[in-house]
Parts: sequence; C-alpha cells; structure tokens
Amino acid sequence: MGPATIRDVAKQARVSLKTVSRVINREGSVREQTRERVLRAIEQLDYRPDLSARSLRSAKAYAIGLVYDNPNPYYIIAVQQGALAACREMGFGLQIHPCNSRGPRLAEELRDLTHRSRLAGLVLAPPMSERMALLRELTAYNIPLVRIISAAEDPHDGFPCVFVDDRDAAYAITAYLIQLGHVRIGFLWGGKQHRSSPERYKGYEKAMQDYGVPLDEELILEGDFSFDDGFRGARRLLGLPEPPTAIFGSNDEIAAGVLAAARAAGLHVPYDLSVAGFEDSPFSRHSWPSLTTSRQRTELIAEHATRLLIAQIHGGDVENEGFSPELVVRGSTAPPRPKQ
Amino acid sequence: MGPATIRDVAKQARVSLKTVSRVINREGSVREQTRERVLRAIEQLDYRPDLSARSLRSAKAYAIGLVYDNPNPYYIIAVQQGALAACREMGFGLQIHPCNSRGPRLAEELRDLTHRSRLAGLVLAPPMSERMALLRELTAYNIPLVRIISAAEDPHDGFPCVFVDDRDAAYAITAYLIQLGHVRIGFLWGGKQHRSSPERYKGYEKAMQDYGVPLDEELILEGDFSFDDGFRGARRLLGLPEPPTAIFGSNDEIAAGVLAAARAAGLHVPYDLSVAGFEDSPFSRHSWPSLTTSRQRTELIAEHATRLLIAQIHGGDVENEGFSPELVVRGSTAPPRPKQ
DNA sequence: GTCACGAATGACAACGTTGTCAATTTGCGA
DNA sequence: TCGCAAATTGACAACGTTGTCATTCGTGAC
Repeated sequence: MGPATIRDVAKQARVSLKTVSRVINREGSVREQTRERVLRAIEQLDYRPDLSARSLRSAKAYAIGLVYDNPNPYYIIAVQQGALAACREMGFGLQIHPCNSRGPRLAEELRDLTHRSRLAGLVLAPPMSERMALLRELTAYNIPLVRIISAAEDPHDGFPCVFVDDRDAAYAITAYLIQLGHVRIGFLWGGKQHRSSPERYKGYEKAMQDYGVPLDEELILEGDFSFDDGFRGARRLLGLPEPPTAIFGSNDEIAAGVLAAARAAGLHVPYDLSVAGFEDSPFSRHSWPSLTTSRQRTELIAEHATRLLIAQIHGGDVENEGFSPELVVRGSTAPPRPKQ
Repeated sequence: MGPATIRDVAKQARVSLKTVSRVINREGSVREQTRERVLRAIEQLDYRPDLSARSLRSAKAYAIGLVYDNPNPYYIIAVQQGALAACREMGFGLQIHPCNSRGPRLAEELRDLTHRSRLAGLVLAPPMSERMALLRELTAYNIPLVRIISAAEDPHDGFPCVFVDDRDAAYAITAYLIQLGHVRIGFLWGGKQHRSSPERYKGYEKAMQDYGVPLDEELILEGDFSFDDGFRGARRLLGLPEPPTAIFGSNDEIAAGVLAAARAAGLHVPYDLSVAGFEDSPFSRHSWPSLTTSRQRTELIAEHATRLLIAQIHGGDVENEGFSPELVVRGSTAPPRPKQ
C-alpha cells in the first residue's frame, strides 16, 4: 500500500473527500472543529497531496521550467538557486531544461516540454531570452514566459523580463580605469550570441567617448567568453608596438586568461598592466591578484524573474524590473606606470 | 482550447482511445494500417501524452529525483548533465533537489518530495549518499535509490551504488610526488562530512607507507574543501622550520589556495614547491601554473548511476559499478630543488 | 416551535491516461 | 461456405484530485 491518499484521510477524519480538499486548499467554509479533525488525520497518515492528480484535475500547473544554454556553471547554479528559492516559496516545482540555443526546433521542443510536463510557464535565461522569433513562437503557443536579459532599460516590447544593465556596469568599469589614468584600454569581447556582449562593448565605448579618450580598433578583439580567448587576446595586445596599460575582459574567465598571459609575458599585474573582469565569479576572488570586476546578483535576478512568472500566471500585474550590477574594485587594477 | 488530448487523436483517427494508447505505448496488436492512421493524427494534432495523467493512471513514475548538497558548481553541473543524459535517453524527467545534508528531517523531506512529485526513485550524491541512517529510512519508505559514493571497493551493503575509488587516486598522486623525489609532502584534508576526505587521506597515507616515507603529523592539516583552507594551511606549512617541498590539497580549490599562498610567500611553483589538487575542475587548468590533479568522470558517473536507478525501477538486475579517477600531470609539480 | 437563510458538508463528475476484459473482426483450415 | 482460434479493437473503470451543485446543518427571528 503506497502513500496515503485524500480518501484515506477522509475516512480517518470521518468526512467527505471534498472537505479534506477544502482544508488542504484553505477554501474556508469548514468548521474549526472539522478542520482540526482533518488536520490531525493528515498528520497521522503523513498525507501529502499528489501534484500530478491535482494539476490534472484543476487544470492548473504547479511547476515551471527553467531554460538555459550557458557554459558557465557558476551562472547556472546561481540561476537555479534563485529560481528554486522562488518556487519553494510559492509552492511550485522546478524543471530544469538545459538546451542547445542553436537547435533547429527549439520552440517545438519547449512547447512539448511545457505540455508534457504541464508547466505553468518558462523562465528563459540568455541567450534564449533574446531570440525574438522564439519568444513570438512561444507566445503564439500560449506559453507564459519571463526573460532574463541584458538591456540598458525596460524594452517595453511586450515580453515580460528582468533586465540587467550590462552597459552601465561596463561603463562604470571603463570609467574607473580612465580615472586611474589609463588611456590605452584593451577590450576583449564576449560571445556574439549573447546580447550582453554588445551591451558591454557599448558601455566601454560610451565611457571612452564621454571622457574624450580615443577608441583604437587595434585594442578591441573578438572572443567567446573563454579563458583561451583571454589568453590569446592578451598575448596579441601585449605584442603591439604600443600595448595597452589596461585590459577589460568581457567576463571573469577572459580576465583570468589575461592574467595568465600577463604572467607568461613577465608582466606584474597590476603595476605593469591593469586587468578588469565582469561577473564576480569565484575566479575573480581566487585569482592572483584578485580581479576588479562587476557584481551581478544573479541569484536575486533569477528569483525575481521566477516570481514575476508566477505572478503573471496568477494573472497579476506584471512589472518589468531592472538590476544594476555594481563595481567591485580589487587588486588587479592600479594607475598605469608613469612613462619614463 | 489547450493542447490536443488522446481523445482528439482518437476522433481524428476514428479509433478508440485505447487503440491510440496502444500505438503510443508500442503495445502491439494494432494493424499496420490503423497504426499509421493514428500516427498521422498524432502528427497533425501535435499530440504529446500528458505525463501527469499517464503516471497517475499507470501508477508508474516517469521522473526521478537528484539529491545533492555540494557547494561546488562544477561538480553539480556535471552530475546534472550526466543524470539528464540518462533521463532523456530513457524518457524520464529529472527533478533536482539541492538540500541541507544536516537538515533534521531529511528522510521525511525526501519522502514527501518523492510522493508529491511521483518520483520513481532518487539518485543521491555525497554526502547524503553516505548517511546509512538516511538510506535505511528511505528504504523503509520503499523509495528506490542509487548512491554515488567514495569507496575503494563495492561495499556490498545492500544499497546499490556507483563508487569512485578516491583512495586509489590519492595513492597515485602521492606516489607520483614521491617518485619525483619528494619526501616532505604536506596533506590538506577536505571536509570531514564527505567520506571522500578520509578516503583521500588513506590513499596518501598508504602511499607514504608503501614507499617507506615517514608520516609527519605536522604536515597534515584539517580543512573543508575551500580556497581559504588551502591558503591558510599552506601558509602554516610553509612557516614550519622544515617546510614541505610538496603539498597535496584534497581538491582543486584547496590547491588553488596553496598556489596563492606560495605566491604570497614569494615561492616559485613548481621549482620551490610542488602542488597537487584533486578533481580536474577548470580551476586546475586555468591556474598558473596549471595543476597536477586527478580526473573524475563525474558526468559519466552520474549518468551511470541514473541508468542504474532506472534499471532497478524496471526490476532489472542491478550491478554496482566502480570508477577509477586518473592522474593528470600538469605544470604544478616537479622534482624538489636539490638541497644546497 | 417553525421558518428562513447562510454556513457547512457531501455526492458526483471530470481531468487525460492506462488496465481489464469483453466484443468484434480477421484469417485459415475444413 | 462455415467454424474457430487468434488478432484486433473497444467499452468501461480507475488513478487522486478538484469543480459544480445539491443537501444538510445551525442559528436567529418570528
């Protein structure tokens, strides 16, 4: 005999199924005395409602999906933690769905997932959250969704989101480097498939322009968020006739690669070269020297996005919300060595 | 009108519900011609069976739970990936369940999870997988489970498992250091709540004994798998009158802390000090110098554990299986500097 | 004591699927 | 052509829950 059912509870408490149901769902219209009898029976039998049966009957869903395609474990774990926190609080389950953002039939895949598992909606992390075509398809399928995206301001494009101002954060880092006295500041791009990459670049560009520092194409290199990109990019920059005195990597992993390249070139960070990253991953704290970077409260952001999704499902008002990363100054940045 | 149901398919194909069900579940006893009509209808209506209804009726579950409490994102992501791979292949869903291994009512928590979400069973990662009391309780609740544990050999204790021979791996690393010529080899423990910690220590101890190298209590320090433990531990060891020429950290994070401490002390790794880690995390590749470590195929191990669980649920024979980590030699180890 | 009315409770159907078992059809030998 | 077993198909109940609606109960006014 498996777990107790509502039927067992009803029998034990000498009430009907429906009354037990009412107690469980706090519907009211149950006398205090009856309620207590039912609660005692639930306690005694260790009864827990079966989510399958419940969502089947009530046509409501009690789980949401978390969709991502991101190689960074720290990011993923933080997003999962945040989403789980919100889910647990709201009594929802969480179904994780790592997937290939370049897959050919992603919309169908997500729809199948949603229907098969009776998901109430989806939280989309970058870069899926930035595919307008995908968003439109999912919306056409009537799937509620909330995006986590990189944007300087509320996009007001009809798709609810939590947006992170990468541009502003990159601006802050660049401005900080400029204020330290740097003029030749290298920039290493992240992956182009993430919208945060151009956003971060725009922040860099804007700060350079605002402070009247000339942009030098030579100091700007493409990449894909990897350690190796940082290593190779830095090696190339440091080999220039007039190398940069500071390098801003689009994430901490790139910056870690830059640190390694600097060390290999015999340069002393931060005195010979300042290095800045982005993300505040443990890398940035444990590297030597520790990295100046930009802290995103990823867990909080994911939690908020999840809450937003659940509110939307409940038919509440849905207000997009923005988060600004904050500058974290550590040991990898210093004024440039005075020219001799 | 929501997603198509089996009823819609039946109507479209002009057959009974049951026949559609038979086609979906490959039960046979359906004429080829009928089968095709049904398949066409399924295709046209984009029908997907509802997992809630299915598991509700068939009393079978189509999802398993993955239970962990581990601060290491790389480990978690790898375990998730492996479990997901097996689940997808077998048509199962995966419910992740990070939890507090020291929680007071863990068994009840897991039972509730299992019942509420109709899970077919649980995959337990360390350290939950090592709590015999917990295992007994779950078994008493009739919850199928498979453990991922650290053990030198099949424990034959009645609880199915996939076991990883940490002891052997630690032996290999220690033996390698000894063969390089090291005699004073420091050992920094991992967290005591993980069985892999004493296992790794035993491997270290056995290698020292086998090679006739005296153990020195002074060189063996406790810790908890963290960067800071590595940093502090190394600082203490390096301050000894007769410091070690090599330090073996119980995981890569500890080893990264050791690297940082060595750098702070002005030592050149590997010439002044050899450092070895454990786990083959990206840390170990991206640190400077890159770390000699031990590679566990975590993803494969988790996939295998999941497969084992599903086989067990299907009532198949369940054979425990062992995995041996392999030694990965990189730049952080070298022969000791000859005494002057 | 009766009546009316709202609160409390219960009977029953339904959600989408599969298990059981009976009904129908098919194929094949006589 | 008929009979019969095997193959194919379908009717119906059931899984555990909640929605709908009817019924019963308790209470206060007359």
